[in-house]
Amino acid sequence: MLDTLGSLERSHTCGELREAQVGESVVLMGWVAKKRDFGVFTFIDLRDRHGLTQVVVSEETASEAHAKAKNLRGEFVIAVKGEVVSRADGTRNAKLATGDVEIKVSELLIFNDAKVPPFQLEVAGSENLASEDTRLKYRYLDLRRAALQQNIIMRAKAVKAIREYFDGRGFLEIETPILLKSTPEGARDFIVPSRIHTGKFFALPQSPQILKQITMIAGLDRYYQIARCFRDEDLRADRQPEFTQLDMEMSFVNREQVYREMEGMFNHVLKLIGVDLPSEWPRMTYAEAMRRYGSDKPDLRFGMELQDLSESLKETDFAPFADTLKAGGEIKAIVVKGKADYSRKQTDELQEFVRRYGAGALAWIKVGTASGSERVLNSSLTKVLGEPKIEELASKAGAGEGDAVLIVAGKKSVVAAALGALRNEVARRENLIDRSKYECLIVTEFPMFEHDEETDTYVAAHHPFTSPMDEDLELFRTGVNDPSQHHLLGQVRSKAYDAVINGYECAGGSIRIHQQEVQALNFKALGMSPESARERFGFFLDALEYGTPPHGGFAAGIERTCMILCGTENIRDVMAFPKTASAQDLMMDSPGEVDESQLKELGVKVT
RNA sequence: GGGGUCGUAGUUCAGUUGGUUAGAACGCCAGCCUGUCACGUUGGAGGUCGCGGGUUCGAGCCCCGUCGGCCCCGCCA
Repeated sequence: MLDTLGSLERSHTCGELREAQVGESVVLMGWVAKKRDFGVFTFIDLRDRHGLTQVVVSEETASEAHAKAKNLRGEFVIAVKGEVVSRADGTRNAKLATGDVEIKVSELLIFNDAKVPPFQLEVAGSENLASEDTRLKYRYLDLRRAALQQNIIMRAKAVKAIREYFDGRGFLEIETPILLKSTPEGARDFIVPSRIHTGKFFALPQSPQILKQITMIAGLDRYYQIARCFRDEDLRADRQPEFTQLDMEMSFVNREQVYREMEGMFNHVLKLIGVDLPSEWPRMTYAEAMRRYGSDKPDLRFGMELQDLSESLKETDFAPFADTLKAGGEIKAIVVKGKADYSRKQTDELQEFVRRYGAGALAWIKVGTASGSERVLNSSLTKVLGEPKIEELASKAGAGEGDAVLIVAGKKSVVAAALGALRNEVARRENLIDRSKYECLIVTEFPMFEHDEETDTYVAAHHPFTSPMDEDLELFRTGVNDPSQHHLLGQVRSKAYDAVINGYECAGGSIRIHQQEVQALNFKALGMSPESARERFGFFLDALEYGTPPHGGFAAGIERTCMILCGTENIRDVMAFPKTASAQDLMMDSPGEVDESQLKELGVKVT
């Protein structure tokens, strides 16, 4: 027989009682985390989201409650009335915030029983936690674990801090619709059939990009929103089909003014974990980031910069290198300190790793020491390049005694991707990352276009409303209007930028095009006819013609920011109800089928 | 779309060159226990080895297919 709550009110949470409350009469409510039965008395660890408090039910002083406690099992929901008592010396628990006290129970209420959970919530040695799919199916149980609750709490704090920041800076929180129009461009849309307009569809926002720009045209001046976004693309450890971003836009601003808000917001949010970021973050152009780190989101918590060996190898007749250079590629390397003892197995593994990014091979030089102090060079290239050349390359790369040099040759994009990833991989393997450090960076001047080799076309590197750099405007005009100069588009830089913390792209944005003429040029550059541009973005092009102020903004990933705040590398750890890598919700078993009658009403047929 | 990896009790895992009745820990159930907090202790229950096919006298183990989890490449304006 279960008890009812009635008018009983809890007086404290399970995380707050201390020595100071000894003697007070209290009411706690929560879940049974653990029961330890000693016959004449029983200990219960009572849990809520605030913590754990030990309660004692004694046969001698509360026989009725003690008899009831016999029936308790894990995850039962109970209330205890009793007195806070100080624990005797030697029975205090230093591991518990409430460990100096316990509740001497006078009355026990059982509000609900519970089935035996399909997995253990807390296991000694957290590596024995049940597999993630089991926990996702019973997410409500997994969410009872303190570690996950702390993440959810941190996320709530982060969102609150973001609102605080923008509110304090005169920004208006404005909601934009979830039911939009599909603009087939970029990511795949999630589409929603319209019942009233049979055969027509809404699309869920990939981001509120156009709408926030329209709020600028509308004169709202400073907008922000905690916006849910949807992208029907394959998932990753840091990517989900629906996610949340802080979206902001402001009028009459240059890039530096947007950077200031980006820095200000992140600096405010990272205070939540006691991290002080510099008020002005370092800046680095995209070109420099790619050259030095092989990545547009370099992790600056460690060095190991890319070293260019192309110059030293321009005379080589070793075909793989010579061909690479002839084709406009490059040969670069990273130096791994103290790793001249890499085994063949290890370098093979790393070679396997870089091959994923399109690298043909991974060459290496190991600067070792023979018996005594004689310096010995060992390399996969000794036979083809000769000892003197190896010596030159090692010194060019900056390798000292005991170091390993890892070399990749190929197209610039491949070398950057392979070595950029290898740099992170090696740092992870060799534990080169100081987890207490937080290194931030603003990457600037992203290219306006990316070259698609298959079709020899230029596609927008950012969204198609990103403004080119003023300095590159002529280059842009020529590249668009003179077909023979089309390749110039590859050199046009944009006013797009990213905020990077610890190698995570936390935010990205740009100054937008606010003039119709430049916008039309951009659509042309992207291979869009005026007609198709009008069909897709007509309403927006119209809006641009009614007095658009110069404007720009950024969007920050809430989950990625929370991953940094929580120190996790998995996006599912900072979402209450995440989906699996195959975009399913194992708890509610979505996506699911719908009734034939629903489909009929919508005029939708499943083939 | 491609690659890697994993799938054995409720959970985490072990399981020998293919060989008798598939094990351990935790959890669960029942009893005992006056200070535990990874309680202790005695006893007990619990398995379609993801699923389907094949090879074999014999398959958890080998082969083929398939499903699912995780990670990566492509993709993510």
